Amino acid sequence: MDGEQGKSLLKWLGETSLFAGMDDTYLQDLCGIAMVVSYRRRATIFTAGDPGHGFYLVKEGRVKVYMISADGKEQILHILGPGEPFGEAPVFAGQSFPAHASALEDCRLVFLPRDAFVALVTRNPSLALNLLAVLSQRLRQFARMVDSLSLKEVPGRLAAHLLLLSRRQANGDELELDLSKTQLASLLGTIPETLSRILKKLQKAGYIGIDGAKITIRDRERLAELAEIGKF
Amino acid sequence: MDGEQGKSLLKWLGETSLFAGMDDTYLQDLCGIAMVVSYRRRATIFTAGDPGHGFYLVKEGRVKVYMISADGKEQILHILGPGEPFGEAPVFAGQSFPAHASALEDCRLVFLPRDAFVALVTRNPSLALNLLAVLSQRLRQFARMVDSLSLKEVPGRLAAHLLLLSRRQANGDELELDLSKTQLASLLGTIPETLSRILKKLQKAGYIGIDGAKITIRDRERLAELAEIGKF
DNA sequence: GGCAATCATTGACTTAAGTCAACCGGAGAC
DNA sequence: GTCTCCGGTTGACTTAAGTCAATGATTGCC
Repeated sequence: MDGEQGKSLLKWLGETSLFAGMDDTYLQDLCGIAMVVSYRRRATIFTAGDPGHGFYLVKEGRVKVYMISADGKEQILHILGPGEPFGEAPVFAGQSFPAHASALEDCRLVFLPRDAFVALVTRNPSLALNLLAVLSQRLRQFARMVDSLSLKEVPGRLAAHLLLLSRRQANGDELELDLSKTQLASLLGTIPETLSRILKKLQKAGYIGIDGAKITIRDRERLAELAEIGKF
Repeated sequence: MDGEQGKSLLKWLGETSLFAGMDDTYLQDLCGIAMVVSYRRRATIFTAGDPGHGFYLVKEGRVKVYMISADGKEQILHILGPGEPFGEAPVFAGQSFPAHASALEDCRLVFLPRDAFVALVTRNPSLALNLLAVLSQRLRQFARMVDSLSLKEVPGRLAAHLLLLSRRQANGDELELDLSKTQLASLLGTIPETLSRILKKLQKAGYIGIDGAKITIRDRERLAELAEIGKF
C-alpha cells in the first residue's frame, strides 16, 4: 500500500461513524489490515452461506443486502451507502453470511479481515461501543421492518418510506426516489406492479404528486397517518 | 441485597452465555448494580417509546417482545427464556425501547442499569465480544424472520417453526408446542384462525399428526421442503 | 362445582396483493 | 437511425389469508 493512499484511507476511516474518535495509532493498525476492493454494478459481493472472513465498509457507491426465495423473488434487507459497514454478523457470531450482497452501482469497498479486526476490538473499548451502537441501531431497523411487513399494508409501508426519504433529503415537500421502482418494490416487500398501482392510487387520492422519480408530498398529514395506521 | 442471594446471583450470572467466563471480580461489580424484579403473567415490562435505562436478563419464566399495530394486531419479535437478555438496543443506540415486552408466564428478571453496565463493558473486552455475538446472532434471527415474512407463505413458516422445535426438543418425531396457538400465530405473523386451518391442512396432507399441543412429524422430508420453498 | 373468561375451531365471505400477459418508452448498441 | 432490451405501467384474473360470526373446549376463579 503506498503512503499517499494509506494516509487518505486513514483519514477517511477516522471519519466513519464506526471509527470516529479513534486514536491514530489504532487507525494505522486498521489501515494495515484493510483492503480496498472494487465491484462493478450488479456484481455479487457475497452470497448467503459464504464463510465470513471479514466485513466491509462502503467507500463509494451503494450496496444492497438481500434474501432470495426459492422461486427467485428478492427482499432487500438494507441499502448501504458511503461510510456504512455491512456483513459484520459473521465476524462475531461465527459462521457464514446469512444474506446476499451485491453492488447497486459501481463501488469501492474497504474489506476488514476478521481475525485482525477482532484483535483490534479487544484492545479498544470505544471501538467496541461504536460497534455495539451500530448493531443496536440495525436491530432497531429490523424491528421496524418486521413491524411494517407484518402489520402494515403496502400503502402504509410506502408512505413511511416516502416520509423517511423526505426527512433525509430535507428538500421541503419535494423528494426523489433514489432506487429504481423495481428495487424499491423489493425493499418494501412487494413487486413492481403493485408498487406502481399504489403510487398511482396515492396520487389519485391527493396524497402525492408523481413525476418519474420525483415525488411531491401534497398532504403530509394524511400520508403520516397512513404510515402510522398502515391501511389505506 | 442479602449475602446468600447475592452469592447465588453471581453464580447464576456467570453461567449465562452473556457473562460466561468473566472474572469473579467483574461479576461482583455486576451483582452490585443488578436488581432482581418479578412480573406476573401478562404484566407489561416495558412499552415501545419508554426510555431505556437498562436492560434485562430472564432468570425464570418467559418473556415476549412484540410490536402492536394501530388496530391491535400483535407481531411477536422474540420469545426469551432463562439466561437470555432483552431490551439491550437502547443501551447502546441511545433512545428508547423500539418494542413492547411482557411476561408470558410469572417470571423473575435481572435488571441491569445502563450507565453502570456501559462502564463495565468499557473495562471488559470479553464482555463486549460476548455482547457483539449476542446482537449479531439476533440480527441473523431477524434476517430470517424478514425472509420468512416476506418470501414464505404461512405453511412454510409453520413448517420451519415445527422443524426448529423438533431440533430444540430433540425428541425424535414428537414435539410439543410451547406457546398457545394464539401466541404462535402472532410469532408466525398470522392469526389463530389461519394457523388452525393450516395445521389441519398439513395434517390432512400427511405431513404431521396433531393431538392438542403435541405434534408428530410424519413426513420430515416434505416438511423440510415446504419450509425451504415456502409454498404449499 | 359451577360460572366466566379465554382459547380453539369452523364456516361463509371479503380483500389485498400476487400472477400472467401485453404494451409502452427510453437508453444504449451496432 | 433502427433495433433491442430493460424498466415501468396497465388490465384481467387468481389466490392466500384476513374478517366476521358462531360454536365448542379448557382453564381457572369464587
